[in-house]
Amino acid sequence: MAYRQTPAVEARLQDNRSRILAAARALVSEGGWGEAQVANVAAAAGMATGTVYRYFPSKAELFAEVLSAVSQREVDVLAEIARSGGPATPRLHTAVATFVRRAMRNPRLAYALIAEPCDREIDEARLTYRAAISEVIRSIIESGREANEMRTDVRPDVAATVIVGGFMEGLVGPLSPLGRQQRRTTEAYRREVAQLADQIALMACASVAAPPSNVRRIPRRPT
Amino acid sequence: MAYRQTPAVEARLQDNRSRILAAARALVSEGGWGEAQVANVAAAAGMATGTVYRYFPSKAELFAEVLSAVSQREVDVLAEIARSGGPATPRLHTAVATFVRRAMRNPRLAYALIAEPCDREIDEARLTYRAAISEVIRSIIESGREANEMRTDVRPDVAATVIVGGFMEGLVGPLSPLGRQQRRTTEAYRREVAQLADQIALMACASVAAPPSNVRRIPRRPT
DNA sequence: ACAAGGAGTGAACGATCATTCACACTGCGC
DNA sequence: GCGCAGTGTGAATGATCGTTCACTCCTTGT
Repeated sequence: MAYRQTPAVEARLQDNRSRILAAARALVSEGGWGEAQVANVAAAAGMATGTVYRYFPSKAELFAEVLSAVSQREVDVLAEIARSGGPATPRLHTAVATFVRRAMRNPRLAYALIAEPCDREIDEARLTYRAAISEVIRSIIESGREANEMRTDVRPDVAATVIVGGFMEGLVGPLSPLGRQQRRTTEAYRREVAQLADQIALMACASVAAPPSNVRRIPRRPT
Repeated sequence: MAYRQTPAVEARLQDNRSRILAAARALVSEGGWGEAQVANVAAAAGMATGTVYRYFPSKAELFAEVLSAVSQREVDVLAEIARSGGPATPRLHTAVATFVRRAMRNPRLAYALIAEPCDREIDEARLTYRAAISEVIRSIIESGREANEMRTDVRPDVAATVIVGGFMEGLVGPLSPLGRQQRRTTEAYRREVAQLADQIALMACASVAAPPSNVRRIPRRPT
């Protein structure tokens, strides 16, 4: 054999792979799924179209990995919040508000990953992560129930799904600051986002809060 | 002039147009947007592809009209509920639960019209009707505020958007009965749907209910 | 140097569909 | 019956993109 995978080569391969992913992500982040074409990715990564296919078997798998990387990070952040101590209600509030705030840091990307029409295959990866987020929310609700903070007359999985749908829509819906792409860095924009995040989080908490009668009946101490 | 639009001809034209719309709707209702191809529509309506273009300028306009017809009906139903008398909270509950129950009568169609990935142009018509639904919900919230039934610390339009997102997701989300297409007519299925609708509606109401403290603290009269 | 074989290339291919258009057909008034 | 003009036709067109592959270019061990 006159050829072997030396570290140098392997490093280059890794680098190419990363460049492809980075280029793909950048394209989605700027132009949404419309720009997300293999030829564009190759051009942005400074290589030929065919080369992309040395690293990814198909467009769908490439972009699924992009989506996966971004989404997993968000799931991790939420899971961390869910795991932190204290009563469930503030944890839920923080989780929702944090998600909204983080998403608003890159609205175009968030829109593409959450709501923009796209290929069925990419869409499926999307569902996976939406389910993962829903699962984290469910776990918070579950713990809130155990502590008697939260209502028991709705199934936790249903409640989680509804909450996730609610904040996703609040995030990308027509009245969200998403439309006004301009002054994304101004103080006014930041305040607006913070306020929106807080309101959405408030509603999420209220939608699963135990009715007062419940709370009164069982006075308890935090764990 | 050796030709004029006789009533007989006009009737046939109208009929063709209706047949196209019906065929298009049926296709979406069975196979979603994947089946929604102009050639398929023509075949289902028993005519040639080109004929469809005598009645609709483009695929997008054709399907936008399909979506419009179905959605407008739902908006009307919700508006009727919103307009009915009584306190706002039960009206909100009824509106949400009714929407969910009605959508469940044709889950495949509902999924396509609400959530399935589709062309940008069709998607825009979708947004219009989602906004219309949101508007109806907002009006209920608004009246609930005036009657001091509902919280005043979230913007009504934000609240409406979040609620709409919540029930849409609850409707088409992974845990909805949408997946199990089978026994759509059994009693068990019907009960399941009714229960889901009720739970989603309960959450919607809770998310905008006035906290007890508010009601006590700020007894104010409507403007 | 050199051969072996992996990596890079990008023009060409092919699949999918919306859309068109030259032509045939049909109902109409004369 | 005759010819006009609206209507129906469906094969052909064209545009878009994902994917391929015959070829060249490198890297590496001898």
